[in-house]
Amino acid sequence: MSAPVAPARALPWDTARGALRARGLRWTPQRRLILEVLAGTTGHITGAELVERCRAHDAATIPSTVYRTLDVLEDLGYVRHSHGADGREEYHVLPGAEHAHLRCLGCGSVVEIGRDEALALVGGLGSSRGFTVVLSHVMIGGYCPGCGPEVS
Amino acid sequence: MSAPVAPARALPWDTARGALRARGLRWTPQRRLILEVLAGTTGHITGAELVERCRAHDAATIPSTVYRTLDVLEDLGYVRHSHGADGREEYHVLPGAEHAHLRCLGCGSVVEIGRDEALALVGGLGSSRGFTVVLSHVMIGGYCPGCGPEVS
DNA sequence: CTCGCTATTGCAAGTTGTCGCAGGAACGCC
DNA sequence: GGCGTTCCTGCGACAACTTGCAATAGCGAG
Ligand SMILES: [Mn+2]
Ligand SMILES: [Mn+2]
Ligand SMILES: [Zn+2]
Ligand SMILES: [Zn+2]
Repeated sequence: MSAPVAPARALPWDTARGALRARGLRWTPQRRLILEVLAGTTGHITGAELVERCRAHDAATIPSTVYRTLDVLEDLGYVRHSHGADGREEYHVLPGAEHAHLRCLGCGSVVEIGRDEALALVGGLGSSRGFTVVLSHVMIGGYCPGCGPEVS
Repeated sequence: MSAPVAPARALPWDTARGALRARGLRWTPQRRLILEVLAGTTGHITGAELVERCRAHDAATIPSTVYRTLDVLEDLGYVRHSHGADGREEYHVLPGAEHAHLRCLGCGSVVEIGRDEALALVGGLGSSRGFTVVLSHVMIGGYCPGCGPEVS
């Protein structure tokens, strides 16, 4: 019944049911499906993509339920969202290394820059302005080498 | 007929018609109204707000025309857009100092940081990664002095 | 002034979310 | 196993854009 061998690293998803119940929230089939899909995802996923993937398993999936569940999961720390170049939501599936984003306004590509490199750039705002930077919410837009500076 | 006294600083809006025609684009009543409203705006305005204000002058204003005109004006350099905390569009009416944004995840306040200060932070990405930063699309999230680091 | 090319508009439908509401479903407690 | 509380879900309406298409209307040429 129980998994005999632990995976390389313990997935936090297994704790979701308990985390929900501990807050007086409920474990429902819809939430279970959403968690399952997220557990099989690495990196980023948009709300619309998640709806799509859930529909592949259960055609009756309702968008508002998915979006509300994402809100709950963000409160619990299972995902974290940001907004893409077009303003659409983009969820980071945790756990993942803390990182900032470089987004190309031309081709839409996203490059993640690690904690150290990112802090070297914007960490100074802490001393200069008393502003505590949260790396996952650092988004730097511009043009990648391939797209180059806009000819304008 | 003509304004006898030039305003404190020449508005670039007067050049819009010529800028459009120079590109083979057309000067229409709809575009003229949108330009007039923008000329009377300082700072930020969302697409929806612009539609609203245009409707105050001409109830027949169509959203898609406004959004398409904003795209054209952005190409011409009259406005520049970014995305607010909720991902919605936010247009910066130019001329205005080029700047990046610092957004507090606690209270939602937004502080603009000037071109020089911003470039000192992220401009180095040009040489280190060949990435041409566009300041209006630089969003740095974190906590302002008033909100402090999250207790978490 | 008239004509023709084609940019632009208005409209309708689609996308991505958000919100209020009423019925249904978890869950703790007998 | 039954009950009641309260959370959730499904649904419909709405907000903010976006896109395709056919008809209209700028604008330069003649
Ligand atoms: Mn990322
Ligand atoms: Mn600004
Ligand atoms: Zn690119
Ligand atoms: Zn704050």
